Amino acid sequence: MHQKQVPNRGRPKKLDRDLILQSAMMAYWSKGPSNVSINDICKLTGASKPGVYREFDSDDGLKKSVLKTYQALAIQPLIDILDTDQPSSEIIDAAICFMTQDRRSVGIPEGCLYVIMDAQSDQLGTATRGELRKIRAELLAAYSAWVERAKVQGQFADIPTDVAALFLETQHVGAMRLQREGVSAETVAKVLRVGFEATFCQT
Amino acid sequence: MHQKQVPNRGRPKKLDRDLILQSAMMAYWSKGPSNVSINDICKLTGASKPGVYREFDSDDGLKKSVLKTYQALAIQPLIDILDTDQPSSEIIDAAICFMTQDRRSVGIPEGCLYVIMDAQSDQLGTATRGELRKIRAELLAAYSAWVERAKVQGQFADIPTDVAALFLETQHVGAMRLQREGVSAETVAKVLRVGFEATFCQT
DNA sequence: CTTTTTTCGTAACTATAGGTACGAAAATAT
DNA sequence: ATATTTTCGTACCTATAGTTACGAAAAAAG
Repeated sequence: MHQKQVPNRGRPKKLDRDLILQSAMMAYWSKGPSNVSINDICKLTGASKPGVYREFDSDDGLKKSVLKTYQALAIQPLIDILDTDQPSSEIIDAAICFMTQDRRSVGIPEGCLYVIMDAQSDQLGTATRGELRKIRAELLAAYSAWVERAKVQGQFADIPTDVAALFLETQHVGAMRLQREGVSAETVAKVLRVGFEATFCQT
Repeated sequence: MHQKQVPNRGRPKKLDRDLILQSAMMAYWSKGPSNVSINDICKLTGASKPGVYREFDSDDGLKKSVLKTYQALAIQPLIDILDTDQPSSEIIDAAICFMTQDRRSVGIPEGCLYVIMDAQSDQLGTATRGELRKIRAELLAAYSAWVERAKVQGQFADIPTDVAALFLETQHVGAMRLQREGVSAETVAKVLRVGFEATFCQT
């Protein structure tokens, strides 16, 4: 990544990029992206509107950057769990635990910003939609790799890998949706377990 | 329902309620509800804006009425399939067939307007959200009833009924999402089959 | 000090959304 | 004809969205 290079001249920068990204992420996540305007973010962070546009170019650019931030925070950890070289049963446990962890104690909203944005992608710009596609590809790749590994070890049902990956992603997305609608963590965990254990043979 | 009663006086009504409901439904369904304004619907149907407000009170009222229309068209038939007193395997086949039927040949858009609206309910009014809750309750009731029937006949895995109903609804919602994102009908059908057959014991 | 460079933020602009005031129009009833 | 009732639609209103023009401010370089 490119850092700020030779910025020794000129008026010092006041705008706090990370503050904006964090604030916008939390606001999008809890209220939904289209219920949070650039104006809201300005009020929330004390930034000026032209400042935000200077930094992110457009609404689309901001949302794309926020989504990238979110991916590093909440998607990559899940991918890392799936990539682990553990028995499937332990990956299932870890994934369910991660998805259904108590949000309030960690101070993050219910649901998943990626899932929310994906469901509302008809209202997003091209840059954000591109980022969504990228994240989806990464997730499907992670699920596929897991399935392939399990197949080699004879731990997986006789299902085409691409179908299995879509099925597992569906469970993930569905769980985030249920969580957001107020279904209890235990219930969400039970629903997830039904889906995940349906495809993996018992060890 | 209340029909138009004793309207023998006054200027004859020109506004075509059904045309508006049909046009709005198709527009919401294909473009997403928040990409279709009242103005769009007026242009689409030739109705005047005050006419639309006279008939439906508000944007929220129109969306609620459209959702009711959609439920009669595309949700109730599914509920009827689930309510059928058939072996589970046949219900599964019929449900998958219904969900993955070729949309273009019937002239309807991909995906499910109920699922779309539910995913974007943070942008909808109270009336429409109420209708969404109602439909969801009906769907969950239908899934629950099916599960209970299958359990009596020993055709169902050992899963709490409420969890199973949420799981099955998740499969349904997920399939509509995949379909909307362009996944082929065959693949969607395969994913659905994995989910549905996971919970029902083979007959 | 003056110039150059960079960032600052007030105050606008444009487009479109949902929503309505109000007088005209079209029918029946008297 | 006149009065009554009902619906019509042009033209407007308000709010807010995303976006930007532009001159001031703050630093280093000459």
